[in-house]
Amino acid sequence: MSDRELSKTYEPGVVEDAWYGEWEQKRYFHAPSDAGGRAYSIVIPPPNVTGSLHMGHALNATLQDILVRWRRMSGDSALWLPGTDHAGIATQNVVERQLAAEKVDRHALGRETFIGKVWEWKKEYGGRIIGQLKKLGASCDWERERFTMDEGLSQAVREVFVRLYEEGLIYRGERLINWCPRCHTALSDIEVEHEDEKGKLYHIAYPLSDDGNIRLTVATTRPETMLGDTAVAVHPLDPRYKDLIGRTVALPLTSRRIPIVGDAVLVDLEFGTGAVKVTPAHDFNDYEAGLRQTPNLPRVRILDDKADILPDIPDVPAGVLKMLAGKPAKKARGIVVQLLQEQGFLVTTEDHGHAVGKCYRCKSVVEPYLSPQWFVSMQPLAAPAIEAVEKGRITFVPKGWENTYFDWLRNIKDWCISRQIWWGHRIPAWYCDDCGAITVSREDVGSCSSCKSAKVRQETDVLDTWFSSALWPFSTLGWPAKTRELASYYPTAVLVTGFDIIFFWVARMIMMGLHFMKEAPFRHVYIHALVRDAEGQKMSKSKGNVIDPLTMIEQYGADAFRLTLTAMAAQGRDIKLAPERIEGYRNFANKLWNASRFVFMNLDDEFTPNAGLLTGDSSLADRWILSRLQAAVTETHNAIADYRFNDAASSLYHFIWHEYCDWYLELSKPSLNQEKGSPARKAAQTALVTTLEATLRLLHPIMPFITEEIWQKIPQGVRGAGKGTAAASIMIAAYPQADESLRNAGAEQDMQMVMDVISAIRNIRGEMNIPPSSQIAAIIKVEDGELGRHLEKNAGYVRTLARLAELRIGQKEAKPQGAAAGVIKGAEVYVPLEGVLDLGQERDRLGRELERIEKDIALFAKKLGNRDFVERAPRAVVEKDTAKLEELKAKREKLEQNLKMLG
RNA sequence: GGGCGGAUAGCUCAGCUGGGAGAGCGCAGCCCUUACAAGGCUGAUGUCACAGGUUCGAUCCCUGUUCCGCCCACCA
Repeated sequence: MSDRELSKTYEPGVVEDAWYGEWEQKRYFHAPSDAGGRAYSIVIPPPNVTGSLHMGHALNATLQDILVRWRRMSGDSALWLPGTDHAGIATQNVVERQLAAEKVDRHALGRETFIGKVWEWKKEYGGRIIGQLKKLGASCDWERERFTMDEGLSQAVREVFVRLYEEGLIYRGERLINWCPRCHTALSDIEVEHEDEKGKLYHIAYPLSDDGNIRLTVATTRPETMLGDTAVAVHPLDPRYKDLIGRTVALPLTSRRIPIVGDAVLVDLEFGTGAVKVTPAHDFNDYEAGLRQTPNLPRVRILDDKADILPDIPDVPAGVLKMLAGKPAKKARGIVVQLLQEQGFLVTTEDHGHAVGKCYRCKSVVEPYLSPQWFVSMQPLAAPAIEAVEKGRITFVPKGWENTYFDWLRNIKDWCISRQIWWGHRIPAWYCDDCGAITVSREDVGSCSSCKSAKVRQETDVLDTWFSSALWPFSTLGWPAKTRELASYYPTAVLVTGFDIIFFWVARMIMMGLHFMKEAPFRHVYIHALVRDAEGQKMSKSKGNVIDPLTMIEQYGADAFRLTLTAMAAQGRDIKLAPERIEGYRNFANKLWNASRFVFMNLDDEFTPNAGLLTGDSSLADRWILSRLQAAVTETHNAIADYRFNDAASSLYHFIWHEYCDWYLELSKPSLNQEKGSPARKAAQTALVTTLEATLRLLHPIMPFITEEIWQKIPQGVRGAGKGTAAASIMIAAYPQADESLRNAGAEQDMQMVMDVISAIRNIRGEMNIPPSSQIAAIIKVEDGELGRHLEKNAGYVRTLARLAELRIGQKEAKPQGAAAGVIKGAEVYVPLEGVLDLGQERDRLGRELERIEKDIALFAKKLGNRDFVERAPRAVVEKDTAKLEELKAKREKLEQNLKMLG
C-alpha cells in the first residue's frame, strides 16, 4: 500500500484537528515582530468573552482567514491579531446571573470580590470562543492574543483617557442620559434600541382657573411623569392657546403651579391637544425645552436609579406620595391614571403606537435620567474621521456604507462613556473630599492634586466597553510604547466586520486611530453580510437566538462550512443559511478528494514530473487544462483582491468540478491507459498532478484542511512547482501566479470542438434512451479537411468519452439510413441506430432542436436587421453576432435536411 | 419623518462597468462505466415585481408604484 493512497471518502473530523495542531505547533500562524516591509495585518473584531461562535463570527472569521492565508502564501508577513473583548455589561450580567442562581447578590460580595469572580469566570469560560475559532481553521497569531482588560491594553486605555481629559475632550457633567434600571447604569445613545409598542395617549386636564372650571388639556403617553412637570408648552402661534402663554396652571395631584410657555420646537399643532406637559428630568425633548424656557426652574426628578418613584418629590402631598413612593414607574402609571380619573382630571384615553427605548443588553425599558456622567466631546474627533473617508484614505466595501457612516458622524452627539457597573476599566479620576477637585492621572493617586489632601476617592464608574475597543488596532500592537509591531503592522490592511457595529466600533476606531496615531487604522473596511435567523431577525448574543456553527462543522466539516459561507458572501446582501446548501459543498470536498485519489492511483511509484510542463508529448487535453488553470488562477486572485469572495468560490468550484473533474480526468484516461513510461502517459501524469497541486494551493485559503491533507501526498518534486521551494506545508507554500506561457487560446478552441462533438453524441444517447453499456458507432461529417484532421487526431477522446465502438470522420461521410443526427459548428454527427431507433422520437427531438434554433435565429436576425444596431453598436459585438447568426443558419439547414430524411 | 437594501427557475440565491438569462438543491429519463451513487450523462422549467422613460438594444441606467426587510430620528 502506497503512502499516497487515500481512503474512499473524505473524513474531515480526523484530518482537521490533526492539521490544526501541526500548524500551530510549527508556528505557521506567527508573524514576525519586524515585517521587513512586507506587512499585511488584520485585527479581529474581538468577540465578547461571554460569546460563543455564531454564524456572524464564523462568516467574519472565514473571510479574514481567507485574506490572511492568501497574503501569507503570497509572501507577506501576514499578521492576524486575535483577542477578546471584556464586554462590560454583558459579562457582568452573565456572572450576576450565575451568582443569583446561588442566591448571591454582587453587593453582598463587594466590588473587589465580585471582580475576582468575574476573572475566575473569564478564566474558566472565556476561552471557549477561541477554541471554536480554531475549529474553524482560523490562522490567528495566538501568541499575540490580547484581551481588552489585560495589562497592556488597560495602560493604553488610561493613557487615552488622561490625554483626552487634558485636551479638554473628556469632561464630566450632569446631563440627561439613558438609564437602564436593570443593568443599573447609564448607556450611550446607540446602546438604546427603539421598538414600536402599542401604548395609550392620555388626555389630562390641568386646571387654569382657581375654581378649576377652565382647564388646559395635555396629551401624554407617560402620565406617571406628570409629577415632575415644570411647565406646559403650547405652540406660540396656536390661536387656541397663544394668549395663555405666561399664565400658570395647577398641576393635578400636587400643590404645584407651573407656567404655560410657548415653544415652537416642542409642540406640534397637529398632534394630541396641542398642549404638551414639560418634564425636563425624564424626557430628552423636555430637557432641551426646559433649558430654553425655564432655565432657572429646578428640574423636578421623580425617579431614582431603579426607576422607582422617589419618596420626596417637591409639592406632592404626602397622601399621594404614600401611594406611589418606591413603586416602579410602570406600576406608578396605573396608580396615577386611577387617581386622575377619580379626581376628574382624566379627559380621555386613546390607543397610540410609539417607539420605546430599550437596553441593548437586557431589553429593559430605558429611562431618561438626570445624573452626573463622563462624556467625550465628539465633534473635534469626528471631523477628521469624516475627512479620512471623504478623501479616500479609507474606503468602505461596498461603498454604500460610507453614507451611513457620514450621516452618523455629521450628527454625532457627545459620547457618554461612564458606566455604573464594576466590570471594566475603572475611570482614572479621583475626587477630593476636602476641596472637591478632580484629579485625573495615569498612575493611581494618594492625594489631591489641588489641595494635597489625602482624602481622595477614585471614581467608582467604569468606562464603556467600546472605549477600549476603539483603541484595538494600536493598543494590541503595544501602544503607547513604540514597538516594532506597531511600526510594522499599523495601519492594518483591512477591517472585516458587519454593518451593525459601524457606529459602535468602526467609526470610533477611525476617530481614535487618527487622533492618537495620526493615521487611519485601516485602509479598507469590508462590510460583510449579516447572518439573520429564520425570522429575519438579527442574531445577537443577548437575544439568545444564535445557531451554533460547530454543529455544522461537525456534520459537514469545517472546509465545507467555510466554502458555503464564502460562496454566499456576495456583497451587500444578507445571508439566510440552509443546511442543504452546506451539504452541496460537502459533496464538493468529497469530489476533490476522489479526484485526488484518481490522480494518485495513476501515478507510477517512480513517478517524477517532466521538467517542463509542456513537452512535445503533451496532448490537447493537457494543454487545455493547463490553460484553463491559468484562467482560474487569475480569476481567483482578482476576486479575493476585490473582496468578491463568492466569485472566488464559484470560480474554483466550477474549475475543479466541471473542468478538471468532469472533463480533464476523463480526457486523460486514453493517455493514462498507455503503457508505463510512455511519453504520452508521462505528459498526462504531469499535467494531472501539476494542475491538482496548483489548484490545492489556489483553494487553500478557503478550504485549508482538505487541501493540506491532499497536498501532503503529492510527490515532493511537484509541490510548489515553478517556485523551486518545497515547503513543509501548503500553508506556507507559494500562492499560484498565472503563467501566461501556459495560456493557450488555440488549445481551448480546439478542445471546445472536441467537447462539442462528445456532447452531441451524448445528447443523442440521452434523448434516445440508449444505455451507456450498449456499444454504438458515430459518423462525423465535417465541413473542411482541416477540421477532419483535427478531429481524427483527437478521436481517442471522442471514442472514450462518448463510449463508441466505432468512429468515422470525413468530409464525404453521409447520413446512414436510420441514424440520429446532431449538428454542431462545422460538422454533423450521426449515430446509426438500426433496429433501435424510434423514428417518431427522433423526429420530435430534431423538431425541438430546430424550434430552439429558429427562436435564436429570429432574435439575431431582428437585431442585425436593425440598421441602428449595426451602425452604433461596437464592431466586435456586431461581428460576433453576425458570425453566430451564420452558424445558426447553417445548423438550421442541416437539421431541416435531417428532418426531411426522416420523412 | 428621513435614508438604505431587496423583489430573477418549485426552493435558496449568483448575475462586475447595459449586447444571446446562471448555480446549487429539487424534478424527469438513462446509468453502480474500476476516482467519486456525497456520483455520471441527458433533459424540462423563468412576461428577470408592476408601469413609464432613456437607448439601436434594458434583468442591468432614470422616474414612479406595490410588496418585503433594515438603519436612523426628540413628535408628546
